[in-house]
Amino acid sequence: MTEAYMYRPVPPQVDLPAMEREVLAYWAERDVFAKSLAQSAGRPLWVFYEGPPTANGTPGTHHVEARAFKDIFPRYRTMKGYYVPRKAGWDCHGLPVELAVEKELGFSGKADIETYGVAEFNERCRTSVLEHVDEFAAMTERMGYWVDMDDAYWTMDPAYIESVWWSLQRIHERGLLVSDHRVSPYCPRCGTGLSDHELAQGYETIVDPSVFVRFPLTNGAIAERHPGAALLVWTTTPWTLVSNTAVAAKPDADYVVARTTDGEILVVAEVLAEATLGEHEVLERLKGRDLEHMHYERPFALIDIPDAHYVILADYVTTEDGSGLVHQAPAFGADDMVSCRAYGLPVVNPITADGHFEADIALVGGEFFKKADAALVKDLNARGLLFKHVPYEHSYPHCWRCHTPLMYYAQPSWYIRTTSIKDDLIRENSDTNWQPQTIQWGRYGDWLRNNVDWALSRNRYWGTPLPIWRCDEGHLTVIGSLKELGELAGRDLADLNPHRPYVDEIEIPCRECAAPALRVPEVIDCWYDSGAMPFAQWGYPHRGQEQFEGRYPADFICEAIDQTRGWFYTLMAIGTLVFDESSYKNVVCLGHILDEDGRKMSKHLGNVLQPIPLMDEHGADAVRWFMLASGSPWQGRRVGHAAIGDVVRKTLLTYWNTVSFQSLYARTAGWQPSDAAPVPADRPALDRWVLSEAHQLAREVDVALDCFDTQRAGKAIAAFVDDLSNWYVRRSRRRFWDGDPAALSTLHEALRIVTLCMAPFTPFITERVWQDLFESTDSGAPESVHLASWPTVDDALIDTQLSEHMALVRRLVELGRAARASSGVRTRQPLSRALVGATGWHGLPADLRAEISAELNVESLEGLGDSALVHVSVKPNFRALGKRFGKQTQLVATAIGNAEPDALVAAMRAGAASVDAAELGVVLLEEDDLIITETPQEGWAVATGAGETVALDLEITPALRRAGTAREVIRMLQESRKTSGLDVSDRIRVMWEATDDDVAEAMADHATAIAEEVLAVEFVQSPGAGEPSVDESGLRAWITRV
RNA sequence: GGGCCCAUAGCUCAGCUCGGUUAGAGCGCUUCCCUGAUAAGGAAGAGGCCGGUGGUUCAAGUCCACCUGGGCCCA
Repeated sequence: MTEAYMYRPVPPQVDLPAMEREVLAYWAERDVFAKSLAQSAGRPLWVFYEGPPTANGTPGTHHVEARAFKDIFPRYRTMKGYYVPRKAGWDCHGLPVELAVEKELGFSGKADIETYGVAEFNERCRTSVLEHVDEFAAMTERMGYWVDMDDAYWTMDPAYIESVWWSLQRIHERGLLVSDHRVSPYCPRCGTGLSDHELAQGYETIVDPSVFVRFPLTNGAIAERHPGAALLVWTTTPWTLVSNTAVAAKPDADYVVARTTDGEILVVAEVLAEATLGEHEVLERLKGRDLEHMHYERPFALIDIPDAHYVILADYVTTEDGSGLVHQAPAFGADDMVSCRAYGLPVVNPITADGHFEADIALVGGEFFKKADAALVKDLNARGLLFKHVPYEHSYPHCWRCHTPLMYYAQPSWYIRTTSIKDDLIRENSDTNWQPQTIQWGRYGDWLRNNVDWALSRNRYWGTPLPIWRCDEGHLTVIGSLKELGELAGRDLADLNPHRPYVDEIEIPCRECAAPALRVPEVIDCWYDSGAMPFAQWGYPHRGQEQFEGRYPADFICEAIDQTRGWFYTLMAIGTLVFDESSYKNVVCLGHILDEDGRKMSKHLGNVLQPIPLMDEHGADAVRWFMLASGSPWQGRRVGHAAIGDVVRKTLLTYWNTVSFQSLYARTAGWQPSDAAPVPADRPALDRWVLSEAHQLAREVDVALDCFDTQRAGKAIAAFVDDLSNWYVRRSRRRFWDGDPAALSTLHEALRIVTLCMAPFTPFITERVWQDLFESTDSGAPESVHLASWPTVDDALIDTQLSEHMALVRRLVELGRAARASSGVRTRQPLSRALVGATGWHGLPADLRAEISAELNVESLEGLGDSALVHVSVKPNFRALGKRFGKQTQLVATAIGNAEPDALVAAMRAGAASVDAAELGVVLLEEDDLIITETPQEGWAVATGAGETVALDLEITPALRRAGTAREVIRMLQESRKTSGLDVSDRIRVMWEATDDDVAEAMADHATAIAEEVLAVEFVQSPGAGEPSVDESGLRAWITRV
């Protein structure tokens, strides 16, 4: 026996977080991740793209969620024989970074930045990005996420920016990069427009003043017929009334001229008259188109808006809300802009870029746009124009970072015409595999179908500068690299920092007219940066061509559901724009993490779970397992200590203790995995069963992970771990005490398979087990479980009939335990026999029947049908009957219910059962049509379920009683052994004395068996020295190690 | 207003794809049992008009429609 091929000792108690730190040290020391990559290099590629986190935020538990998924599939694929490079990335640009720096410097807007200096400001942004990288790295390492952070891509790197430039140049060449004036959501605080996917992040429910305002008519048929009549106009943005240019009506909707109970005459949509006016008299009905060109008196005459203020027609007007007459301010609404332009109306904008009314306007001059509402409403009221004023709760877009209410605002902007590739996007989406599937044509598909052009530019500082140079003539030159820029500028710019302000200083001659051209001032939406990562991470095409080719598109990406309009979209859009092919094939879309009460985690509520303390408390494996396999990862889930602690107790520790058990008894027996053992076919049924289950597990987990279904895989693993510990080991303990090679060998193999299946889920504990049980006992085993291959499934070892038999055995044992409990006779008291009634009983092999009798502690089992004492009841099996009889099912069921059960069952056993089912006549029944329940008639403890019965014979003979007493004594002595800290193989001397004659008799009767069971070399009826163990019968026993 | 998701035990959730007559698990509670690996395991009990209404069907937690409440996303 060589110590080298023995298991290492595995203590039954384990401090999981401490164990994990040891494993981390082991991986670092042996450089296991690098080895895993090196070992698999050259195999078929399986391409993973890392979505870059914004590095200037702190890592949260939701990052652990996404990263658990980003880790498991690459690990699994690596085990399956693929090469899975994992390049980390950092999202560096964007408003959040600028805001953090502004806050740090105490700035309140763009003017402060200009004064401070863009170069210094951007330098601070660069530093700020790096601030939390260490925290991310620590969390990433702690959770066991293997990703190459040493070779990460940074979206602020010049090479990355050049790559982005190149792609924009391509898009421009396709004619899809355009400048346009458009009304778009605009953050007055940040001084920039927001893209639609940014807009998506910032809706907040707020209460706005909603006002119904009288616009008195000044000409037209209605004014003539009803002097003093006014249009009733509804708006939730009183501040835009200053810019009122027109009123829109729906051409084919019905409107009424109505007199209210107060006698005033108002025009509203007919269906809204009741709601807005209350009781009223209809004076006239007309169509919306009849209102066209009627002039009215505008609510405020504060600014000059020439040739305006009449009713126009627009189809988008609805009669579902308000009054059916919509106030128009073309500078502040996309729809307004379109409809007013059709009438040649002017676009007048009295609001400056910082969101304030121009200073020289009466009443509201210098006021922040939204704050002007109150004064304006007050003024309307004073002038008798306000008809109604009700608070209106609705969701209104806010800036996703600074929470300032946005305004819709006409401004020049750069767009990518994604609407012109909409069909291509839909085509690419149809070839994409979504997990869960509902996203594909649900949330994401809808987004594509309603695609709008991508508002790309931002009037900011810290971002990828838009590579467009423009001369005074307005000619555009789009640049694809620093080299190209240098050639045009006539000097070497290879080392130019491509950020603002340096790049702004480069002047080139216009390609068209040779006049001096300067860069346009905008930077781009940072979502474009991250969406460009498939090629920009390599600096393609200027560098990294080899890496890029063959790694496009990705086989797998994963983020949470908020990215449907974020990264999932920008990746697909840019891929389709630049390569006419989406950049990913499979995408896993996770639900959000919620707190224990189901609320979103936020700093406001103080319910944020910090990831590292969480992992230090429960262990990273437990947190990972929770994320991967607990509940439905694609739905919102509640995370809390209780749920994670559950994972530890139920799954991880059960697994660990099985390992510890195996190590303990194998070492005690001096057994080594290389020792000879019978071939599986020659091993006991329990062994064959657990091996069959293990191989089925490996297949099931493989299939589930192949479909990206970690929940299904996790359930299968957890069920197997439970079976292994609480059935296989429980039933086989005696064989382990004896060092049976078949049992040890079986458990070794079962643990090997489940360890490999679990390795991608819980990389720490499986690594430790690999070291202790496998690496230490097999010179051919890889030095890490993460360098091992996926287990090979041996179909020859899968025995589904055995699985069914064992399931029956376990159901019968369950019934037997219930019968025991109801009888009040404890399990340690042997009983002479049990009767079993079950359909599969006769097909159950003797060795499996023996498992039942041993587990229930009964000496013999008999089939119930063989006994004369049986009472039979019969129920219809609707599942079978329904298939055959359809509408007549009830007739047959009733007939079965009315039949005499004994006769029916006897006939069935004889092979020809039938019932008289009323108008159906006599119907022949098949075995499957009946659920037969047999119960003994009297004097038995019975338990029944699903047509199966176990009945215990409760007669206890004196011999049985003595055997029971002996079991009690054994139990007591074992307990003493345990409490006195003896090793499982220590031999002992037992001295005992009994005050009860029955006990003494039982002791004498079973002395040899008891002594053998408790490893006593001496078993003497005589008082010993010291403190004895005492049981309830008054038996005193002294044990000492020999 | 639209789209998607959700609603089952005190709490957290399975089950619904493919309908079958006693609806499960875990946590918590009560009472037992088992235990020479276990921080485990097992049995019993209390706790459910499976959100509501209607429909399809011999049969609905499961399929369909509508409604109510909640979440997310968008107008």
